[in-house]
Amino acid sequence: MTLKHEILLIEDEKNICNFIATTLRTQDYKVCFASDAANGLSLAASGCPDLILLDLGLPDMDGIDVIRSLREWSNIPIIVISARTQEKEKVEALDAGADDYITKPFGTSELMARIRTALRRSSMNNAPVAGQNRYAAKNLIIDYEKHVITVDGSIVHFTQIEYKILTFLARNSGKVITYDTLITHVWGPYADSNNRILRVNMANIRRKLEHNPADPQYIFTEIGIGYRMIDNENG
Amino acid sequence: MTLKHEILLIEDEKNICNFIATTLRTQDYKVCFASDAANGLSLAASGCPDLILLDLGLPDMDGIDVIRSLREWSNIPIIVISARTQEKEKVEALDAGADDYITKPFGTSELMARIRTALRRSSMNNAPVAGQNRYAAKNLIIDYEKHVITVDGSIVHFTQIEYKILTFLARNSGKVITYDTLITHVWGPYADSNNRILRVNMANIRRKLEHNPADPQYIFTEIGIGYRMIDNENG
DNA sequence: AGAAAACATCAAGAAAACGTTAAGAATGCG
DNA sequence: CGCATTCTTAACGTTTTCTTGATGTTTTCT
Repeated sequence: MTLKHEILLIEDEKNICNFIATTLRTQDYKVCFASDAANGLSLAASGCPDLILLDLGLPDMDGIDVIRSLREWSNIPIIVISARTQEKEKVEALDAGADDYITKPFGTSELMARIRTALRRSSMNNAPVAGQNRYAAKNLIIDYEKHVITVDGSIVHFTQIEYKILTFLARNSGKVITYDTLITHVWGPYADSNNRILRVNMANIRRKLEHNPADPQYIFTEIGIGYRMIDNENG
Repeated sequence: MTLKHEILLIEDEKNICNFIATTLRTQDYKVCFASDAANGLSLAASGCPDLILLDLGLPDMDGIDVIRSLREWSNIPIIVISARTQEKEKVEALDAGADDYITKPFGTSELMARIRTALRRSSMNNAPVAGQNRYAAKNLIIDYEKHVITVDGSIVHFTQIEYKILTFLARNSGKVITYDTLITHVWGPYADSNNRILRVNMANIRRKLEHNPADPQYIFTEIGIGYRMIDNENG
């Protein structure tokens, strides 16, 4: 199915926690936990989940403040789960930045549907959150969001492996990337560390990219070490 | 002091309609009405509201179909208001593309908070996608509102599934859309992620669309990733 | 300069991904 | 119920991509 979304569950009641986690896992989500606000906040920051399920009744901190705290730096969708049915609570949570509010007891399938809805919406944003979503240098443009590469004004097609190599170098432009690092990134940790496969791919990449592959303008070879791509001009 | 948001209310019961409209106006929203689905859909297209409040129990059309119909060409936030409390209804509406679901009777302040939440989220999108209701490139024209596709000057018929695939690609023209994304959009979140069904449909689409399907001019295959449609010429 | 190491390029077979056709199943309609 | 359209599945041929081996070129080192 679609690539696994990671969901952070902040909830102190063990039973509910286990129940929700199990349900989520059967739906092919990756789940991580926190049983109090402090851990929740730090996990949200370090783990970069795709969605947060937040119980308002945490022991160490007011739920509304948890939301505010998250919203100071992040747009990750937050769905509040709460036993409090009072309207005032809902309004406060939503205005603090929550995306949805479900009251216990709730149906599993409704929760799942609301999670899908929140994820769908957030994926539409394709928000330029952390990383740069565009690389440009000389006559080369890489649009990570569109997944399209332009050379001298026209779209050029790269195979999957070529695309991975190129974008990895572009994301780390200016730095020398070792053969091992590149191979591990593209073929995984168990791949043959011999770099001949990289050389073939690099030749193909350069044929599409460079006017004269023997005198490259975009990707340079650092003999014995790896490859280095010229700096991004997009700050 | 924010600029007035326009809200389209599609609801057949006069009392509720008046009540909500009055409440919205006191909160400084601009409100427009429709008492059935047909009027609602055409007002949504012509008026370009910022948010839609939709009652599922309309006389002339199934509510879920109204959502689907809207989602064919628009990302305007939709909040469903319904008397039906059954979970199945909620899941269907949310999976069809609704952004939220409130059951009657509901508190006014909760409704207002959910509206604020939906508007806040949609404004984050910088909304480049929402407006356009027409796609044109080379000799292809897609009129989302009329639901009509023209190739080389004559109207060509596409089946429902073909239409969905085509319009989704068109609305995201220029981007590579992954097989998974397309499948989820057309067949829902539970569909088989194998792309063979997409391949068959794409062959059929291309037969109707391209002069030479083996050398496509409108929809390009990005092997291993997905499909990409040529940019919209309508800005 | 000469040898060795490292890299670039070319070509060919194997594997994977895609396009296309056709047939049965499901759906909708008179 | 029977017909027509649409949807899905299976099968097969074609194209593209991936990997490996062979060969040529550049760089490095002695």
